[in-house]
Amino acid sequence: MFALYDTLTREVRPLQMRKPGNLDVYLCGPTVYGPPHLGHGRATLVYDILRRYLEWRGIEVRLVSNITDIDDKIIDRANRERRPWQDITQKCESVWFDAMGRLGVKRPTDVPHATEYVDQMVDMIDTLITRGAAYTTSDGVYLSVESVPDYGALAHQSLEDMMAGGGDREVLGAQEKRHPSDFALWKFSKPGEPSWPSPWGDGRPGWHSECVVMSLELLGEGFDLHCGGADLRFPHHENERAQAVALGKTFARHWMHNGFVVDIEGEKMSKSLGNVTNLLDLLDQFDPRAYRMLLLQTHYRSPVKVGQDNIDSSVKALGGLDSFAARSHGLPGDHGAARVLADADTLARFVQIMDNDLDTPNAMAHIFDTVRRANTAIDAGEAVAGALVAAVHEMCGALGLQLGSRGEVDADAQALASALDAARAAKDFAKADALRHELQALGYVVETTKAGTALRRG
RNA sequence: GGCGACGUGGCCGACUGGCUAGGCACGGGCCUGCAAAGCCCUUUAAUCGGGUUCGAUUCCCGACGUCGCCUCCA
Repeated sequence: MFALYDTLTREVRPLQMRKPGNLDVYLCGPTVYGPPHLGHGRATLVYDILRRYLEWRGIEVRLVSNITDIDDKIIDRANRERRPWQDITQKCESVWFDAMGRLGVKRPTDVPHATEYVDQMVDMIDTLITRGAAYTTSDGVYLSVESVPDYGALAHQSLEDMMAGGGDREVLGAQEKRHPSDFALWKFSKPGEPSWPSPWGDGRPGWHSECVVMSLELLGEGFDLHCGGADLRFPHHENERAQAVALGKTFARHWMHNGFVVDIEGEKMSKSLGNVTNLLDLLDQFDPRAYRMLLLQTHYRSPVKVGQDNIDSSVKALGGLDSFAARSHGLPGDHGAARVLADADTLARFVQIMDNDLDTPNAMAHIFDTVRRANTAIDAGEAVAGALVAAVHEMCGALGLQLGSRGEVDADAQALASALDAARAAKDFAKADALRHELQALGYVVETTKAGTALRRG
């Protein structure tokens, strides 16, 4: 039984599915107004790992992840750069999915856009007003947090506690708000701003409403899991929940949040601190699989330090697995070879580890152990080797870790490798060394074995 | 001020009330024409002070330190 920490109850508990065998998940996607950063990368990778693992377990996962394509920041940037806001959102979205592709993150099953759901948001806000949970002011429509009995359930703080000591903080929004924590559901537009009609006046959606509407619309009430970065816990997720509760609807039944990405000093990577690292830069500089590897070796709820040293060591660890894939190539158990059943005990242990709150660090330790056992078995020519090799491929696949050389070995390099084998067979070691250096200069890691030269990208 | 997390070996980073996490780096060996890869071996741990316990890095309390959230950040 797969168990997962639930932010709401603060305990690791079984992840229950409305329809056993089918998991309905909502993941808060990006607001498309800039390039993706490391934090986005972590969140998408964590949930991609969750998804792939559960699918590997035979569960059908429906993953809905939105694109928020209308927001103040988008409008600000459009004004600043004097171009249509749709131009920004379209470009950013394409950059986003391109980056996700390079990370090996599967596209969500559904990608709803906020702008496609404005009518439904208007309907929802209307209902909230009718139920007495929302009210209009001169600049928009606000949700009354006091009308939500358990407001603060996710933050694990009462409204009073949240207000305590926060007096020096600037209260955003109109003075007309009934409570400082009330938040805008609808914002009246100024001339020239994008706007949609509503019974209260032309405007645009405020905060957090799109996720409520889209998750309930696509997944229905009481859907299984809602996830996102730890920074979304409050206020974003709290306020989503508040709207659903005020509507009288059952919202997500399990909440999952991944930890922050921190810089070398251990400080949270944040836009306001200006210490964000562009995800695209990381992807350009390193093997894109390295970030996945680094995250697999860290528990999803722990903060992760992303720096040169860290990534380097992940690249090296990946190199070890690639070598394993290279040397086990063609052996029973390898993808190309005749199908051999993966070692059942090894997989059972893997499942046991992963089912305990997505314990990927221990799963990786288990994979490395299996690699060692497989290597030993290969060296000894033992029959179990095939089953162990198959197990490694199975487990890595379940985590979305693609093994093998990055990039194709081109024909020229392959020819050099053959020449190298020939030189070694002829005991012309001077020529062999020269060929090896040539290949290394081309960026290959060259492994000469009795079975022939294996090349992989370094 | 409120709520919460964390402090592990050279670095990163887990689990765990007693039994080697793992990765990376370092050293020694085997293998190799030499390397690489692989295998074997060796070596460094739990911020501090109390308590519970036969036994605590692990549970409890306190101190110190770091970090996060307390309205638009993944």
